[in-house]
Amino acid sequence: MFMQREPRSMGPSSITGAAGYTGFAEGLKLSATARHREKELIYAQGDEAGDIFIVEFGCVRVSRITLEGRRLVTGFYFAGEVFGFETGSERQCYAEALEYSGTRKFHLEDRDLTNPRIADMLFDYLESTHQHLLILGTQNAIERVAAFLVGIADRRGGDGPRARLPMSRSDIADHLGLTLETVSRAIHRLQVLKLITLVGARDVILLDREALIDLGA
Amino acid sequence: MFMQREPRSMGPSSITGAAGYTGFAEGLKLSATARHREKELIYAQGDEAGDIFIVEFGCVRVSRITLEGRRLVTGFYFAGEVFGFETGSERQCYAEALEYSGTRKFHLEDRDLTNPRIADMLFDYLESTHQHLLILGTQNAIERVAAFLVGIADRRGGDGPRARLPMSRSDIADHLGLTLETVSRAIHRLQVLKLITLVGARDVILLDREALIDLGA
DNA sequence: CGCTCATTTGAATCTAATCAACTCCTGTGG
DNA sequence: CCACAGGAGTTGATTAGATTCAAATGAGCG
Repeated sequence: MFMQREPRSMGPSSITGAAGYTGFAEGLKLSATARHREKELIYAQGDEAGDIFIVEFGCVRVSRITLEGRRLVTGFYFAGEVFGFETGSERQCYAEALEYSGTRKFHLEDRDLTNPRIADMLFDYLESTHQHLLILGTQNAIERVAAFLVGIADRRGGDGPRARLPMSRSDIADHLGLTLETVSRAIHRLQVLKLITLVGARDVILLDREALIDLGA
Repeated sequence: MFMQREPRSMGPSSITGAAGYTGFAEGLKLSATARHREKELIYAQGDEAGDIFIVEFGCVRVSRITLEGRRLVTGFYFAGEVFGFETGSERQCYAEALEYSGTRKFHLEDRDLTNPRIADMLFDYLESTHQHLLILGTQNAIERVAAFLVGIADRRGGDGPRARLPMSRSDIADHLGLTLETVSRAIHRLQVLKLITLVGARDVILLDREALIDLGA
């Protein structure tokens, strides 16, 4: 299995809730790298909140289950990105490794945002949440999927218009407020429109990034 | 960690993006009250960000327009609630008074969150954004409208199960990712279900708050 | 190679959007 | 006081888009 291990992902945060940083570690007491097997739970709903995580390699999915049992995937996080912000003392979300992944964490004491680095991370997270909200509030299926793919590709940095999708169609669907079948059909339509090419089910090549952005922005 | 520093004036923040506070003014250099006529613009898309507003009386609507010209109403803010957080240096959203309203503001210097009161406001705002996201990501029309009405009624505090809606059906629709006709029909269905009563078009009485929460939570 | 699970594809159904007409409310002016 | 105008809201008919249910295909893994 090919494991992507990018040095860093920069770029503005995207719809999947990323906050990319270089040099984020300065001034933060980071834990040693914890390694997680595929599907391993990193934290659970109900856990005590307060730890913030940084992805070293791999990909993490953060989700939340509603009272009716429906799932919202709040974000996917790649190398260099930060996840784990919560507003209460108990976690409402849970996080899992989508593939073999490494994370480091630091403790956020009592909502202490005096460290401007942490404040920036929180603002970036807020921005990605706004972007996600805009997509769920205003876009249709094909627009959502287009925006999602552009967001993923942008964050994977230097490797051009190609991106691997470590998440399933069902994960994408629950992130975009759609069903997995609708996601599959939207991807198919994007191929017919010659805006993307699929290589297998989990690799996409963006053929016309501008058109995708026009659709999804 | 993440403990509340201070009792809130109202329940947990709701889907409309409210952060209600008593005594919020302590330690903040608030401006004098600015008064706004109905429909008056409080700030515009493109304005310099950095000021945070507190509603003294009335109601404020915050919205954002997408490139395609679609509108997302990110929140409605009532007396005691805080709005105006943005992630960049330029505002992406614009704010308008829905009725004769008063606001006071303070300046947030360069994302400075060292004041724990401001950090709390930001966390509350993040929580309301999460709630909004959950609704747009997982709920259908009648559930969205039920959740919206409960949220409004909860925030209007002491005046029992009755709430005035200073916003139009179209505003509600753009907040919930629906059309105004769908909102109107959902309200009608909630009446038929005997969960609410309408008094005119802009006043609702919640008859069965539990059932509404079951629908919308 | 064969199993399992993810994905795709198809058909039917259903929800919400769209387009259109009509009602209601409110404010204005004769 | 009543008539009228204009905007907001409701209601109806139709359409479009996404969901649901079901089956077939494909990919990865032992």
